[in-house]
Amino acid sequence: MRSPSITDEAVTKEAVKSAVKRRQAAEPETIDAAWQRILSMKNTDTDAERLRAVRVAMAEGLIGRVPSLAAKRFSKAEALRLWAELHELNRAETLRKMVEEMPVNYLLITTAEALAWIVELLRDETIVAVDTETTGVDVYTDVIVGISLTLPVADVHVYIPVAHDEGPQLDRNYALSALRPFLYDTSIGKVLHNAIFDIAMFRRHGSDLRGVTWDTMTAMHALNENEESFRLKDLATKYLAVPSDTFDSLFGKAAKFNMIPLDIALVYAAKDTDLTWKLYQFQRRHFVKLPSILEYYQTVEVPLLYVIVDLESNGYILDLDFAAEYGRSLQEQAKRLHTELFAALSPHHTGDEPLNLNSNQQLKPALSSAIGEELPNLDAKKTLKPLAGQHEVIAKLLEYRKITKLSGTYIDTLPTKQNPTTGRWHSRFNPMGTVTGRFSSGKDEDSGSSQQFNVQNQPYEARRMFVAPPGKVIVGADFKAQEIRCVAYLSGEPALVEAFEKGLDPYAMLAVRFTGKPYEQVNKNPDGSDTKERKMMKVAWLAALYGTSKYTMAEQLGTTPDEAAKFMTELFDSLPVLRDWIKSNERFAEKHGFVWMDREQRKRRLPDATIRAKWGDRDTFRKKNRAMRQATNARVQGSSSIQTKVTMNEADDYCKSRDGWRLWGSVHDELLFEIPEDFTRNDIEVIRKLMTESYAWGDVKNGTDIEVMRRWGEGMSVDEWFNAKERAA
DNA sequence: CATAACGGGCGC
DNA sequence: ATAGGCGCCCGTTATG
Repeated sequence: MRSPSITDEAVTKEAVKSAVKRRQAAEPETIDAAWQRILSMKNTDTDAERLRAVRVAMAEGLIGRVPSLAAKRFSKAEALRLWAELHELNRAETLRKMVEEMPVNYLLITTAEALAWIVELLRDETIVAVDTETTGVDVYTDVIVGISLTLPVADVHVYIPVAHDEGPQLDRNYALSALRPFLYDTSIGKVLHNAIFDIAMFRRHGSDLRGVTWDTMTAMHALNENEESFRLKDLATKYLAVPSDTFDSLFGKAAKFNMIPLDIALVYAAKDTDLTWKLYQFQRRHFVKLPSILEYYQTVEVPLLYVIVDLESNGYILDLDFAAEYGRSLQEQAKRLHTELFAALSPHHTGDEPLNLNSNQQLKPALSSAIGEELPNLDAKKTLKPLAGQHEVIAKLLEYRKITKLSGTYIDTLPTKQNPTTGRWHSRFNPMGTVTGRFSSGKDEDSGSSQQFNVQNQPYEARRMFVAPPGKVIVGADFKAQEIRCVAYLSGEPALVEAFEKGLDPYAMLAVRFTGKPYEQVNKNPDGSDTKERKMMKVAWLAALYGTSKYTMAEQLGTTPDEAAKFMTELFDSLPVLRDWIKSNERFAEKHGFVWMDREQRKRRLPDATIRAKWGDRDTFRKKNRAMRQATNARVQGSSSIQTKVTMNEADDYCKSRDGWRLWGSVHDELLFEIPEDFTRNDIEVIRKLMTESYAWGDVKNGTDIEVMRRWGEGMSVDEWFNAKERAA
């Protein structure tokens, strides 16, 4: 029944609707026209791909429209429903074909005799591909349900189910102990795709996987950091011409491997190691031309895999009481600020819904109106901070944002990520997570609701939740001025080299070069703060390293772009060696399309560097300029990451020789150790040596600052620690 | 009700 | 010729 309050607008809408319907009835859209319309919509890549597949399948008569809908206009929604139908059809067909066409040397191992035979065959192998199938991706909670092996000499690919729901199979513990001579034999190499996961899974069941000599996933990063996808199936499809489907696309997201019938499990799992092995051979062929990268990969990146497993499995302890109390106080502050901001800004808000302070779309016009000035954006640093002194509402907004970010991303969220099995918090460290070779940290792809988190971007306030285990302390050691030392070494710039030779401040030394003033005058003010010269050099340093534009620099220095450009020109005139080095990095990238990290151990491929940009072509200019900036930055960042990784390997090795010593974390230019609280000054000296002597920048000395902590971020110097200890005694 | 893009913000 | 290099994650918004 119609409400009497119905508006004219609604009536008009109805009229338009029926008019459209009449027109459609008069001239039904052809299916080709419908496709034209749907494909020209703004579709996501996934949708576009699916739509094209549906169109082909319909043309081939594989699928068709539901008769009851045939009268209606063919919509994108209907097309995508057809895709689901097509996908199901393909899935069943793919599985049937996979089983039917399975190679004869794919073998299912379900008896003790068969396994004994495999163990016997393994003794003749020098390198074997290994993979585990599991119930999920939590390496501390999920379990192994099967093991696949590819034995290249014997030329067999086997799957050993150990915990599938159905079918005859061996017990997991029995299988693991039968395989133990192989798993523990370091003279038999193991090749895996994403070895960190499998090593951790074996450890989950009290077994090691020793002798891992290759990881096709991390090796692929070394071969091409720009690769679109590093998933085994994608790499096999692309480089081995073996079309491969992911588990999810074959079995659906909800399926677990233990639910898969053994005949299908065999063909899927054995194919995994088959592909891993083939990919390994493919990669070895390509590495022949890259001996320096190969050497680095095998001596640094491969041993590092075990270090990461140690690091991740050790995990963290969080002070939950502290987190709860802190979180409460943050929420109170947020609530108070929200009330005040809402009251101040609501009068300037137009719209039916109440103002949402988290919506910049709503906030920008409201805030602009409130301060009587049109804001270009709501960027805290660039736009809001400079106005905070004049407008209290902006100061409050900045505080509100800081607090909600802190509680939303860190203080309230982290406590929920405790692992149910270990009771600790486990981060993920991805050793090849960046294009330059640095670690990334955070959630794995394909592991939706896991407890993984990014440990590398924890702000000071959140770090305080992390506490040392009982009886231990956290010792943090950084590489002092790591990237500047790296540049001093790579460029040979005398001002920098001299600074580190004499143990002087590098920024002050740059300022001496530039201003001609004495060192003392440009280093620190009597109160310990930076002089304006030193501050300027810090900005200029980042500008040189990152290739900051004169516009951004002008903002940072509070000058005009012209003045900023002039400053940089004059600065570089006073540092000709550094200037020429940066130029040479750019010319090298332009010529070769890549740059080298230290000692040619890694490449950063920059294909855009070879673009010859035409005047007026904004897009190519942007790309070219970006590549020029990356050329120098990648060399510095990448070489520094090599130093960090080499040092991590050394540090982990050393920790194994000491009771209670463990690597606790790493944040780019910093290593953190967990050691017993009764450590000595000599122990600190050992850490200092690990940091400064594991990887040298030629003649440029390394430095380190060391801190002792009970709570992450709340550190004291080594002297303070021992002084306090002596006072207490 | 999913997915992806975006603005913004934390670390180095 | 305006976006400083490398990341990950949050809440909102667009989209069907």
